[in-house]
Amino acid sequence: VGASALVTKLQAFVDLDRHDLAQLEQLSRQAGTVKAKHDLISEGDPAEHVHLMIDGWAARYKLLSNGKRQIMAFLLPGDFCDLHVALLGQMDHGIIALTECKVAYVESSDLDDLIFNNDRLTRALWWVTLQDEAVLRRWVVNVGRRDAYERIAHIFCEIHARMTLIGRVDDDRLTLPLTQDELADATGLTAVHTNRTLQRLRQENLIEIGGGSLRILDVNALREAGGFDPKYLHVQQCGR
Amino acid sequence: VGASALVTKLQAFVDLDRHDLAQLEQLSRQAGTVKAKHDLISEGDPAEHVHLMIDGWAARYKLLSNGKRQIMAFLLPGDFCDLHVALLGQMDHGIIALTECKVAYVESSDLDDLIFNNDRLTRALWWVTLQDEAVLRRWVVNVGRRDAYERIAHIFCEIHARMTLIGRVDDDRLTLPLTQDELADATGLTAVHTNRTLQRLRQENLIEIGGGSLRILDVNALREAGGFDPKYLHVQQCGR
DNA sequence: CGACGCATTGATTGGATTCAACTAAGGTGG
DNA sequence: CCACCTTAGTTGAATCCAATCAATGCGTCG
Repeated sequence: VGASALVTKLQAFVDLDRHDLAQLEQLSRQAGTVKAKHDLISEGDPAEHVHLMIDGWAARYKLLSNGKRQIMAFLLPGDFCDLHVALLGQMDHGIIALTECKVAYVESSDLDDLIFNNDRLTRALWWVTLQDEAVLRRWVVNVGRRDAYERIAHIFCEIHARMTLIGRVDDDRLTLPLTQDELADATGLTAVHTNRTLQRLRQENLIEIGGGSLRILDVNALREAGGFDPKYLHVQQCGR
Repeated sequence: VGASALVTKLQAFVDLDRHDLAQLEQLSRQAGTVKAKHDLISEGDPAEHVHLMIDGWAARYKLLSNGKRQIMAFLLPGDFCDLHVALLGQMDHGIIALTECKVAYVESSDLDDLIFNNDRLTRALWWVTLQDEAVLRRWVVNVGRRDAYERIAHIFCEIHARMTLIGRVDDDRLTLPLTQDELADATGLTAVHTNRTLQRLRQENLIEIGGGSLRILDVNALREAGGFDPKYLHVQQCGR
């Protein structure tokens, strides 16, 4: 059950048989826990094994010399933190646990097994990589050309879509363990401005947020507000 | 000679033998030309073959409903436009030729051959993918947490580093066929503000720019100004 | 209880946008 | 060959979105 979020996600793309499932389960043999607000991987860390999120939220971030921080991705259950880092010498950015996280430490050799011997899973992992890249591109658009209101709306839509993909949304309600500070660092805003923008979204009855959870009251309206187009996640059109 | 920029780039990472070179040369068998300001690939285009830049500049971009445009990457000779798009149904963004471009149309089967039969080249292509992703992450940081002055300085450093990698920099001087509009769309600024920022960089004797070329007068000072750290391109530490 | 993290609010400042005009360079056609 | 038009770059002035500075509320945990 360690890799269940990953399995759920992959099944949106391909049908997995018993053997695939067993092989995926193998990956999370070795797992550990990282406390909230602690680095899961730090900048400069050597690439030892690949990290797979089992449970909890983490963030890919970069610290600037002027003290500012930019979050470049939120990592949810089923996400790989550093899928291909095996090729590289060291991390050029850090990953911090936003909540307590359960993480699997995947041996590179296990991944190699999977990539060389299982075409279906290889394709599925490629798809995951593509999706991560597509999300990253959207983030550039988000911080580059959208105002605060659109940015927050868009990021909520993305989280909603991704959480849906791993089966963690119920009635448009989901766990959202982000502080306004963290949300600000992901959207390129200040915490103060993020706060005011959240208030506006609440006021307009688009969302309910607080106490570690988010409820989207009007998905279509929120997507409209954020200029969100779900097709970049490539869920629909990928045949089974 | 079609794939020469790609070859130069890959050789920063691995040593290629005669056979590798021949195989790379194969890729650019079929090539064509795209006029400046024309779409090389449009949003929504089906994935037919993979596009490899041979010569010229292009940009990966996204148009928003409000008419704004965000450029998410500059594509230089040796860059793949859509390396893995074969898996996906259609493009979720467009690619426009900024100058007249020479482009190779690579058959997916040729790529498969290469990936399944040549470990060294496979690793090298992975490395290219990783580098593209690392650049993308820096762009998020750039537009998210840097001011106009830092953004422009940083992007010039990146271009300088990448052009160096394909052997197109001479005495810190390089061809830069970007309009201020395009630069603005890449940095998330307006053309007007980009213009004023360029003037400041000139005034401070960091760069000479104009007439389609850029000269960096003080590389270290420009890197300092942009908070640029070349290590994310993973050139140095990747053993041969 | 006091300290700390997080959310909220007000007042002020400033970086960047917007709108608009104008120059310079290049290409085209009559 | 010059009048015309387009494209790119530059400049000024007014405006605005978001940042900054600052203070307060509020709950939790040691």
